[in-house]
Amino acid sequence: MPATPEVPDGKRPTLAHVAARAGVSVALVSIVMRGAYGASAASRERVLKAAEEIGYRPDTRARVLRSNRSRLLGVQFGLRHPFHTDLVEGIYAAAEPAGYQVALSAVAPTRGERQAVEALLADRCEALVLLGPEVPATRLAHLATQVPVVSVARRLRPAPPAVDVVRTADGEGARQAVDHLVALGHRAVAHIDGGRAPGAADRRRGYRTAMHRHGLDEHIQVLPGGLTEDDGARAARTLLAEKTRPSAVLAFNDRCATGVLDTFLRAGVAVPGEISVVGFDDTSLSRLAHIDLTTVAQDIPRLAELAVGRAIARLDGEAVPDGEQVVAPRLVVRGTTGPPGTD
Amino acid sequence: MPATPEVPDGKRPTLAHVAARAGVSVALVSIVMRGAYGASAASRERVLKAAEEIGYRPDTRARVLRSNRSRLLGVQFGLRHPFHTDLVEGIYAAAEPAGYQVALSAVAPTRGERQAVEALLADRCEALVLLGPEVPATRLAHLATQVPVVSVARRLRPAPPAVDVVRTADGEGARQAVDHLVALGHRAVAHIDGGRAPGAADRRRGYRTAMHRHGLDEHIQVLPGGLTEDDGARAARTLLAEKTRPSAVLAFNDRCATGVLDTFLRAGVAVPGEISVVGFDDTSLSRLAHIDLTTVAQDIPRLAELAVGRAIARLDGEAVPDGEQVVAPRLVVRGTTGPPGTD
DNA sequence: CCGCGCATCTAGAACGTTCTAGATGGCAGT
DNA sequence: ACTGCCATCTAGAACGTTCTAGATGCGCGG
Repeated sequence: MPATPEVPDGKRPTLAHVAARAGVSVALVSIVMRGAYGASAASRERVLKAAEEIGYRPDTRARVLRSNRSRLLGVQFGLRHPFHTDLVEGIYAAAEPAGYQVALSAVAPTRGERQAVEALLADRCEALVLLGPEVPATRLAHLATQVPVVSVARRLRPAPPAVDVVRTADGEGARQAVDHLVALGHRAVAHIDGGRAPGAADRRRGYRTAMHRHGLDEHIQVLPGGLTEDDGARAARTLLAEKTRPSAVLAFNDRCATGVLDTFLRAGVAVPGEISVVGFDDTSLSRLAHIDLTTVAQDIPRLAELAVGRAIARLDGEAVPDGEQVVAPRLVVRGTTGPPGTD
Repeated sequence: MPATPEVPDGKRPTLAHVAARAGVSVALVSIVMRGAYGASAASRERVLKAAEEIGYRPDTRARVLRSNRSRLLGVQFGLRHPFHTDLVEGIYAAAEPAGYQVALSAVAPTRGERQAVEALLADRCEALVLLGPEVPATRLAHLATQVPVVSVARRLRPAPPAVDVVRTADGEGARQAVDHLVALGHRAVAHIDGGRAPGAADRRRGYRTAMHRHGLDEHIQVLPGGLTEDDGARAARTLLAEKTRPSAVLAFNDRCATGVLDTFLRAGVAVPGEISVVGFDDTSLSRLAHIDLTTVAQDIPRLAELAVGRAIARLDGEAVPDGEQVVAPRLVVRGTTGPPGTD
């Protein structure tokens, strides 16, 4: 209380203001604010009180500038993809307890991946977590020379040396879906694929080999799809126009499956009575009661955790083995699959 | 070329490295990097070349620290709300041409609004744009004493003096929807509301007064809903269980309407043959071909533009009038509404 | 030949924090 | 009383930028 109030006029309060008010040095305030060792209980309390009174808030930018660690994880994601936004939630949940902040940078119509990544780097992120990146692998490799890079859900072949990959075993997921449908008695199982989207090639391949192993080569049918509802709807209309229709469909992802589902319902085709539908991802979409979609679950919290963990391990200089981290998928049976109808 | 290569060992290159390599002062490099006046064409070129060669990237955090302007707009949004993510796209589109960066801070299960806002302030955002904030109005008023605050889609009554509000004329939107349905010949129009969600009260009131003006008081029916698909599905099941069913439904938003739609389709109730459905927001969801939802469009790009514009105006010290900025809604007629069936 | 203005460039101090190295003071052991 | 140690505190230099104020050099009118 010896110092006068020292209200900072219109500016944001700084350590110096707090120090003046508490009658101690700036360094001591810094210690208290960081919760570091080296301050007595008495002064700790006095400093905190002063800070509270003038509404002090630490300035992360200055903090980062000084300590060469920023403890900032840059995340690039697509605003329109539920799979991405669900992952972001998992990333927050994994990063913050580990003492890392998350900087988000969205890909939007007016804002490409390049721009999104530039913004993260300019912000001094220590590592990049890219959700389903679509830039060329060489670009990723180049980025990885500057900062640890984790690609989530996008497989890279051949794997650039320094880029970590965290993904679901997409092929295995497709296999589980096919096995489930075949066990129900289906034989004509079609696949609506994801084209060149991350993961699509593996799912397509998994579908094909699973069908083959069941001796169903003649029923293999891959329809061009995509990752949006419209893509699924379009493929479903193609199926409706055919004379002999498959009794089950494995869609590239949940959004695509939702489009399929809706088109069938509109056309009066009962699901799962006349045709079964399986999605992929297990985003919040599929869990909604009125969609109730059987789907191949990606373990989103686990993917997020691995991605964050790997990024942090690299930052801590741990010698992490090269190579992908692959998470097992798990089929979640809900209401859109059942035995084939009389046919 | 007089200076030696000067490669920065393992660190990130700085202005000083570029300066050394180009054989000029740090200040001059700064000038060139900012594109400011005061450098000759020759040295400009030389500096840019040097920067390019060593892969220099400006450090926004240091930049911000020095110049007291951060030109950073903080945006709080909900990852799960398409309305929010669509708005974020609009905010990027409006802010970046105006020379402002956007810092995103998501609200997630592990991360409340308080935490989201704290992170933005610690990052030195100059203004806050909050999408559908649900914290108490007093908290917003308190924040506004520190930094300009714009509340998007959340009306505040009584309006705290310094908080700007940008919103759609929700009541008017509900009126348009009712007018449209009545013009088609509907009389029994029900409303599935949004409870305490931002905007819900206005929409409810707009629905009521519109019904009244058409002399349809006896058909006023408000069902408890919410903002998710599940909420809509639940309300739809309630309707299905009733003996006399309304011939049209106005849902709180598109997600809610989607749930309604889906439940009706599953129950074999034809839309719009037996019942018409209207949504609200015109998010990308409703525009999808297979949903094709008649909905009250919020002019999302315009809302984003106004919110950004208002924040910037405050920062530029313009004397902006207090009071809300209200954007007109516009009914978009698609495939889920039609004349009532024979009944 | 002087002085002036202009264009170009630079030194050095900020910005708000953290970190290093050391100062201070109290207390126990000799 | 001296020494040494510990706990507590502080001065001052970083960090990478921008900004202010001035230095430098050059052309040109008088």
